[in-house]
Amino acid sequence: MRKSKRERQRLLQETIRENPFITDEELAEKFSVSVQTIRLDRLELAIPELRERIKNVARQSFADKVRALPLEEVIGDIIDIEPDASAISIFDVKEEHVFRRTRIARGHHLFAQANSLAVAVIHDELALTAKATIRFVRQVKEGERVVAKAKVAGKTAHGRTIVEVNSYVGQELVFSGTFEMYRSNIEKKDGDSNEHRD
Amino acid sequence: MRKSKRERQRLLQETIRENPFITDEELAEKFSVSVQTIRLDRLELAIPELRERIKNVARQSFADKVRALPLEEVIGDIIDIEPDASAISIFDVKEEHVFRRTRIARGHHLFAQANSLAVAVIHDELALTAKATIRFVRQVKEGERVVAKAKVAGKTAHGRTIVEVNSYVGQELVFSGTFEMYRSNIEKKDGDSNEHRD
DNA sequence: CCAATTTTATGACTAGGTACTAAAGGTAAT
DNA sequence: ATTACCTTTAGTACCTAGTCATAAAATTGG
Repeated sequence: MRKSKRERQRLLQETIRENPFITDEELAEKFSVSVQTIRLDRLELAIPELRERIKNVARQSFADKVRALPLEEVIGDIIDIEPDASAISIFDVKEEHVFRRTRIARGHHLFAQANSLAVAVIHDELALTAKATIRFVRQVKEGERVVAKAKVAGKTAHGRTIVEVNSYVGQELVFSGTFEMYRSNIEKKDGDSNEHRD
Repeated sequence: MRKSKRERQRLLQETIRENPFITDEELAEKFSVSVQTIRLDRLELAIPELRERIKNVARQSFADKVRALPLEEVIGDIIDIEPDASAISIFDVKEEHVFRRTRIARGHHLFAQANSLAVAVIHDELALTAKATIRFVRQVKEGERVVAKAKVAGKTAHGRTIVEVNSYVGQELVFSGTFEMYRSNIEKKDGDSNEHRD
């Protein structure tokens, strides 16, 4: 038995949502109606034609791609930097950064922001984190804006650079970390190679 | 001056690669040749027509979407777990995890794997990282497989759980960390709330 | 200058539509 | 039963962004 118009349109929407690559002809066959009926349905439901649908999917992924990988390169937007001295970045906590249930930001995103900033503040071709001690002072929730402030605090005996990073939401400290950074161009002292990372 | 055929075709490939949404007509105008010439070029270079190109972009993003967000929830595949005792996960270092220039994995991905595992091994509704001390022992390169092993090592006076995580590439230790985890259901002792995170 | 290459033009055809008009089919109320 | 209305189907003209094939024109190298 052929479904009612209402039911058919409901299923039509669902079908197209989960497979935007389906043509009107295929839909007509699926619902045992004419192609014209499908077109009337799409018109009423304001569902664009196949080609437009595909273009939309493509456009979205293209836009995503632009901010997908580059965004990985540095976590958070660096808004101020004084090489080998200090730097500031901001990071907006969005849906994809939190635990679904609690809406609390996953720690590694805060770590990533701080770590990225520690790498960036080092004025060197190759800066890698060798060690880090970090402290998550309070939870950060979805929608909050985290401001990370990095300060170069000195050097170790091995020629590593110590970077202190404190992250705030408003006036509140939410994260603090001490990063021991390996660098390739060491002005004074020497430093062996092993033990390092980004 | 109009470019030579070779040069035009080189630019054509580049143009289409960075903007697959361009039509033959627009290309013809851009290179000051006829539409037919563009079509001959595409034929020679085996570049599909606009609609096919768009469809390809859309198809790819459709496939990507399936593994995009779920992958964020836990970094690395957990292959073994004994709640409140130990756990093992593997993580394959791909292009998107490394510095472009050096092909060395960015530290926060190794941290994320270890941190995810530390959260997972805690048999609790709400487990958050409060503190961590980590050490990047050697660089990890693109293509390497990192095996992280977490072991619950004890408790602090505040009722926090200590988790030791060591990550290996083959037999080599590449990362090691000590995580102090906050948990909501504390069997014995009490623990205040602040200072925590995933 | 001539031959070969390259470019342009033209016509016929395609998929997957839009937009519009017109005709049926079914149902419900009068 | 007839009218009225909604729904469905059919058909036509037109659109975009192409394909394929053929032929003529323009350009270039030797």
